Amino acid sequence: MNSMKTNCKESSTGKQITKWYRAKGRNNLPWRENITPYRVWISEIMLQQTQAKTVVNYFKKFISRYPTFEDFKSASEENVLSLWKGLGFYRRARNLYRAKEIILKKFSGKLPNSFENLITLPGIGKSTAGAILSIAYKLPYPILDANVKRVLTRLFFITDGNEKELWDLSNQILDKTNVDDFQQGIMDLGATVCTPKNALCGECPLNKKCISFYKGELPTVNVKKINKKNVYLEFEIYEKNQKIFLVKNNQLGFWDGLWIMPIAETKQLKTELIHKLSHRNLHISFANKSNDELKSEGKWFDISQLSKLPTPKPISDKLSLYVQNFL
DNA sequence: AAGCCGTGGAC
DNA sequence: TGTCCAAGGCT
Repeated sequence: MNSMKTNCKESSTGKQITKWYRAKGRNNLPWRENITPYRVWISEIMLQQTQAKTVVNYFKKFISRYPTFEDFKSASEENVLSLWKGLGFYRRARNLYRAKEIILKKFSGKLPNSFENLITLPGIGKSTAGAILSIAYKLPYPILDANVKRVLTRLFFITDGNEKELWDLSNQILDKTNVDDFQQGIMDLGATVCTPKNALCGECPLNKKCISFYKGELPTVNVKKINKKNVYLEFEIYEKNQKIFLVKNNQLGFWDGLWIMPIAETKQLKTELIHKLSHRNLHISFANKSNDELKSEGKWFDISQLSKLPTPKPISDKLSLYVQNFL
């Protein structure tokens, strides 16, 4: 067993992954064309905790609006949030805007190519910095995303979820001469072969080295149990002359910066629909109000503006119903 | 340092 | 149907 563990740390493992990637990796992902630091940055932020398939259309839309960093320079936070609409984890969008401003002020308008500078930017942590350095600048820095974590956990049969050990291993097996393809390869391996359920070990290029495959036992990767709280929200609908009144949210602790309808202070527990967030179940209801009751600070939006306005999913759904009724 | 942040794919 | 969980970072 020890010889096996030593065996898979050899640099040949990294090269096997690179080779596999070039033959069988996902070759239809838009951020893998015309690779530039800017495009890698945008895609890596979008891909945080978000499946590649979900990101594809958002990335295309973003890039078609802002093809290069030069085009992105003048974007407002509201512009970025609009392009993020429906993608979730909206702090990423606001951090992207903040990071852009810092790049303009402190880094001469160029995305840094050093680890130390990259991780000073909001939204870029150790793993995202590693991805940018590896894929955009071809510098050998480790990544530890969910895919890499799962592959390494199984390859080396790490049962205690030791993060430092996983980072060390990620660093050790790097194919330094082909870091860009290697990193995309190990992530593809985790996403398409070494999957959470029904792993395709028979197709894995590393199965002869994999301790878990040898043992016939795949260790489970950190399953966090979350206690979801129920939150009751009643949204007030104010409408006049084909306009809807909305407020910019900063009171909920989630959906920060998105436009929502004013929230009623009622304590009645009504549930028209349940919208599930990662940590809460929202019980949502709506109430039609008369405009003389309006006290919130906000803005009237014409129905023609609503589809592009950054609003959270359940609000977007409700608003689109309203727009349909006017047509 | 554990809890928080959104939405949807996959099964 | 419900459940798991995703190219994580921030506080």
